[in-house]
Amino acid sequence: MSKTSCVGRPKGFDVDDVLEKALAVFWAKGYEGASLSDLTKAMGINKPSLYSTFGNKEGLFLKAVDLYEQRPCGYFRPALEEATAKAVIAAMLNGAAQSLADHNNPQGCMLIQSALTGSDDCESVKQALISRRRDHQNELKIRLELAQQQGDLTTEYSAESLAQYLATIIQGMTIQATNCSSAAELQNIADLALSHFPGLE
Amino acid sequence: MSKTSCVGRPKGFDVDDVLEKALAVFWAKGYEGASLSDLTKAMGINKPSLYSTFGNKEGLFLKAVDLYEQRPCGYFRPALEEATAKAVIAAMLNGAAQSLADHNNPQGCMLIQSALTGSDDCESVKQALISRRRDHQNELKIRLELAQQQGDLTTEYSAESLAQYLATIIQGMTIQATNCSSAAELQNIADLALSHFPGLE
DNA sequence: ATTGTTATGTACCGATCGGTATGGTATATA
DNA sequence: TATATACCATACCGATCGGTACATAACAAT
Repeated sequence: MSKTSCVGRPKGFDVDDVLEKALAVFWAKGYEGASLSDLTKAMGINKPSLYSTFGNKEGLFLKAVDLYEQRPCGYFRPALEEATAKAVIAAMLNGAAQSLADHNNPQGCMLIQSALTGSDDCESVKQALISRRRDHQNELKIRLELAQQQGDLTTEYSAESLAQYLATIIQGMTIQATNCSSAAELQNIADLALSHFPGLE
Repeated sequence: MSKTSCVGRPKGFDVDDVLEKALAVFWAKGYEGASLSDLTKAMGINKPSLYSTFGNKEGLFLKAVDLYEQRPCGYFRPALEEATAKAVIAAMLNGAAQSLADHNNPQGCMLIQSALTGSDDCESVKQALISRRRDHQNELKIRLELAQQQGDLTTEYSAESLAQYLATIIQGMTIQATNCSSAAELQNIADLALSHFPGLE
């Protein structure tokens, strides 16, 4: 509810509120699987309100992705702040296990499952999500490079390789989460990955 | 081209041929992303021919999945036949890396990406794919149990855990493949996973 | 109270969705 | 050659897709 608009009829809804509802729909059904009537129903607003506020379906989706990266997927950036490579990797794996097992959320990871494939129309959305995934992997790489400089990660493998390897495991965990894997199973995967992660000590 | 039908006008196309074309479309665009006009155009047949031969879109998709499991994803079952746990796991990881890097095929794994999410209409397809994934993981578990009995895999971890762990890594690799990862990168992930796999020696 | 501005609800747009009815065509049997 | 059978092409079905025109309602400024 931005306070700047002071003329005309005020909005009958809270922008952040309805965006969160939209996020839940996109997360569960994907970009193309979520229809405008799914979205407007969940958001409690009508199409003209949606379009005037968010531009179009793709604009709404991208704003929902922004919100996603702040909220449920929120273990990522704090994990980067951990003191050592091992702590970073542990925080990533445990954070993913816990976040993916949280049944208050839809199953799986929105950045992965909402547009892995689709019609030609959603090519730009697909690419946007690929970019986000690669950006995350790159942030992780930079953190692991720092760890190598600081000496708490061996230089036997490149930071790039290890970042990609960890990203692979976490992405695999998100698929497992869509396969109805239990919280214990996800945590077990995280434990196995951490205890056998290359380059730690 | 079944030889049993001997009366009436013969089909103007080869069933296996057009099924392969349909597979390529579903693989690249997903179940819902592939429209009937995409499919009929690629298959070179018209809708009534498609429906009389395959029932409906879902029937066509499921037959395409059957074909997929025989063809490009074909490293899976041979890998199970390898002599030792290490050889099985190596064949899985290397097979996945090579198969996913093959640019003659669409990117990624059809079993994963063609219906991770979607509208309510595709719930049964989603479940069918989840079942296939879990079946594969279960076959792998059974093979690793055998390896434990034969003594070439430690019993420190359950076969179930290790099967799930390997499945997770391979599934993660399929996501990496959709992120435009190179063949070398995929092979590097496979190498890292194999050299640090739990329970081998 | 009037005016200007913005939001809302409804009804609608062309396009496309998955799926089918129909009529003509090609083949095998008789 | 006559007939039955199955395939093919076209045109169509109702439903839904993403997106919008338009009239009305609710507010701020004057």
